[in-house]
Amino acid sequence: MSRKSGEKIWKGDCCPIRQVLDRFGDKWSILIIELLSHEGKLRFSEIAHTIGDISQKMLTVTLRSLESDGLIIRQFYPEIPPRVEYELSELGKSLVPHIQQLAAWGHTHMMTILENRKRFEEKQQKQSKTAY
Amino acid sequence: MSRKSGEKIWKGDCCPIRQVLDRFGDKWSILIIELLSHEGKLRFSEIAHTIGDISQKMLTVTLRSLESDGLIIRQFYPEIPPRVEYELSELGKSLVPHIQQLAAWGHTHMMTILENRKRFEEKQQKQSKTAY
DNA sequence: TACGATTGTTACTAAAAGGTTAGTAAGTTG
DNA sequence: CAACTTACTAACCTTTTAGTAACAATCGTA
Repeated sequence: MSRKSGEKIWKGDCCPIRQVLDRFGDKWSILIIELLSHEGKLRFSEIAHTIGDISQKMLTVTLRSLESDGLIIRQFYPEIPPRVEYELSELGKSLVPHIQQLAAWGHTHMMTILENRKRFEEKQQKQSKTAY
Repeated sequence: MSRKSGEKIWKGDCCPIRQVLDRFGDKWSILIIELLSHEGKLRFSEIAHTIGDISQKMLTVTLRSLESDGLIIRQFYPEIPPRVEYELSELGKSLVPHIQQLAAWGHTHMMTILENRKRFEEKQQKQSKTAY
């Protein structure tokens, strides 16, 4: 039953959901894209400061991988001291509205989720008291 | 400059993007939500089989946390052997269109991303040959 | 008695992600 | 000459995440 949707979609590397998760499921990529979409061009240290709790290493790694995938553009100015500016590419910009929709959903429903979570915990505790 | 957007948004736990990432940035949650949105009610073993490469443990853990947050509903039938059916709650259903948008974006652009990535690697290799 | 079926749990282990620290280039300032 | 700057890189370490394997519960069946 329900063979119509073709099953293979969910397996392995051809599943588009997995591709997106593999690329953007990390801790910082989407946050940086959203930040750049708000602020336009930003320097390395500006991003670091605005996010606050990202390590230099993770900022470097994340920016490099975003650049490698063509989602951001890196402008290097060989001055002393060096200056680097990052901004979204067109491809990166095309992702922004979808991220914002997701963020809006989170903004709307995250409170409910946290309440549900708390209620679930309480229910579990009650059950473990009465179960034996 | 550019103080207008209020900076604090990006820091700590109040950032809605971080909340969403914390909840859905894992490997399986979104995949299971999408699967349930396609197939409706599914049993534990049906989910396991359809996804293919998820371990029993991760399926249990992921389903439990989705249930705890009120995104899916778990129907337990105390038969022998036991039977459990999972389906999306209204809250879970409300997330589906946003996931599908993101998946559609991935479907459209992932090829470009992979090409960019390949081109970037080649460029890096050339540079490391000529840089000295 | 042992097995199979279904949905789990628990303990252990491997791998990935992320953080910390130190160091680099190269000119400017004190 | 030493300190300072920016944007890194490299080595190392810790934490988190995910996978494997074994076992639990329970009744019908062979």
